[in-house]
Amino acid sequence: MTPEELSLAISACLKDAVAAGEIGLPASNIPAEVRVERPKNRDHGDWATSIALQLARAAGTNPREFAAVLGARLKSIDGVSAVDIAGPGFLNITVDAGAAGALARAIVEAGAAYGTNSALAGHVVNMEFVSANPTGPLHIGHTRWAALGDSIARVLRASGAEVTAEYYVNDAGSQMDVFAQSVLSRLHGRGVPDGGYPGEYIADLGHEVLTQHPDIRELTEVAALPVIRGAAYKAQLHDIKRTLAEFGVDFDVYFSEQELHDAGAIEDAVVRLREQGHVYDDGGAVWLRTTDFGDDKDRVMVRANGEPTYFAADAAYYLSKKDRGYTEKIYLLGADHHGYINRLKAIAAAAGDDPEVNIEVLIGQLVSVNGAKLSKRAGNIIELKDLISWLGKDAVRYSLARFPADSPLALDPDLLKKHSNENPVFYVQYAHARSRGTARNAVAAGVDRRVDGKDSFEASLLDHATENELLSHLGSYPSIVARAAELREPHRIARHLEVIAGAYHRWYDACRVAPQGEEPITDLNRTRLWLNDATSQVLANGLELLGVSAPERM
RNA sequence: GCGCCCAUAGCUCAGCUGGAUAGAGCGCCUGUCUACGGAACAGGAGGCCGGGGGUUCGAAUCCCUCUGGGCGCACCA
Repeated sequence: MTPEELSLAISACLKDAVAAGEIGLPASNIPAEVRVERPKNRDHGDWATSIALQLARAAGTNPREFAAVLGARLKSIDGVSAVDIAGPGFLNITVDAGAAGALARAIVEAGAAYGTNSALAGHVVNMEFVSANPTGPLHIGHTRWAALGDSIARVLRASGAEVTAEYYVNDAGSQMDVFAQSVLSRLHGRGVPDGGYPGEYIADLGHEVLTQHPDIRELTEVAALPVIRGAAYKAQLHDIKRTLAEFGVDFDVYFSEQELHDAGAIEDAVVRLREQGHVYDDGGAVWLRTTDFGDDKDRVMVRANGEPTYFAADAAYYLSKKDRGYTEKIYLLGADHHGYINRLKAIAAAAGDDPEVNIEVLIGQLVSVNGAKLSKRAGNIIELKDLISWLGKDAVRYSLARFPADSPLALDPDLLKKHSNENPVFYVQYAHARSRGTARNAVAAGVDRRVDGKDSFEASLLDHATENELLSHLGSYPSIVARAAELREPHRIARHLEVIAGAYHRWYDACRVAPQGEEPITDLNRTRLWLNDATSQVLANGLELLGVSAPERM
């Protein structure tokens, strides 16, 4: 029995009790679902609900009385073996081993689909993240959203949403000129120009340009700059894509800002927003009245000199997402961009969208790394590709994914570097590897989940305390995934995997799967193999959502 | 000045849209191995949940305020 099934059954009992007049609760006060929780104290049963405490007042009674009436009905739920009223009115529910154990087979049969749901079916989501300027390599500042963004996309898909992961390439604007100028300067053996990009990678890009255009240094600056700009940009973007691939992050779309300009989308955006009545002219510039929608000042779209601003491109980009049919546009930004929330929402509102529904801006606090080596190549910043080769993709991704985005995070690379259980990723990965090893061992000893073409599974045999514990955490997994999707918080999954891993290790310690020595193979061995394999499956499913591998061996 | 985020064990951090005795890992101390892989398990020490008010059956969680940190407030991109 999963907590969802139990929850539904309790809801039904509540409705029946109200219908029968046992509880004087107005229909409007009946909740859509009654949540059950895992009690911290095992003496409090397998599941508990505080529904009586919440509703007693509305029902005109006291919580214990409410609990007594509802509890009497809960006892008749199939699979429930005991219902107790505790403290101020908690209902503690105990499930019989057979009902709890049945979950093990259900998980194995569901396979990779276990934990998916359809809560977000019909949602067409555009998620934009990373979007680092193509003027340098990805570095520590981009890693958090690369890991977390990719994970959120996976989690939303697991909840049934249709998700497009998108990278906005800022390939227009003055930083590209500075970039080209920096490469040119290095090509001629000069240093970093004033305000230009430092770092050895600029020289590397120069060499790259030189192999493609051997005579580049013979050209005048005016002739050379556009060539350099194009070639260096291409090489740098390629480098970024390769690093993301190494990191296990796949974007569906790389969206070029330059193409917005070339297609006249910026001018179109000004026209369209003007038609909506939100654009005005002042001081020679063209403004969007974002203050109508909660921004603290209006924003310039076209400067007095006729040049469009970056903000205008943002507006055009938003309209592009809208035109491409995305009902929800999610932006993942660093904390240094939190001032953008209001203006982005204002763009959505000005475009006729609902800023509460059609746009969502998530802010990630910055990540620092204690005592990390700086990259001379990239100009004394920490490169993502160095971080990956140094600590490993799995360790970096897991470390970033197990914390919520809204708290500042300090990574300790010396600790992550150690391949020991000081790093939680190894604890979880080891639990998976161990369960696979256990399965190999059991199968080698002749244990099979099926006998004579039929499943050999006797759920009631899974009655050990550690089995009850493990099953309940496996049963909670789908609701954790659903909640992670709803809140865009993949760390909930990582934390839950750690709980499952702990429960697995304790079970492993207490209950053997394979027979020992010359012992005969029994239903108990076979049934435990189902539970073992169910655990492997849930750990693998969860790690997949985090973009972390689930090794067969370590 | 205005705005956003944060404050929980020695350290890094969880705390499930208000619930029962506030948790995990690491670090420290003590145990468990003729081992289905010990990269494991069991136990212990260690907390006025930054301070002060409020809301209610009940607050780490919600509201107000103070303190102490991080970040942002362009006709830059």
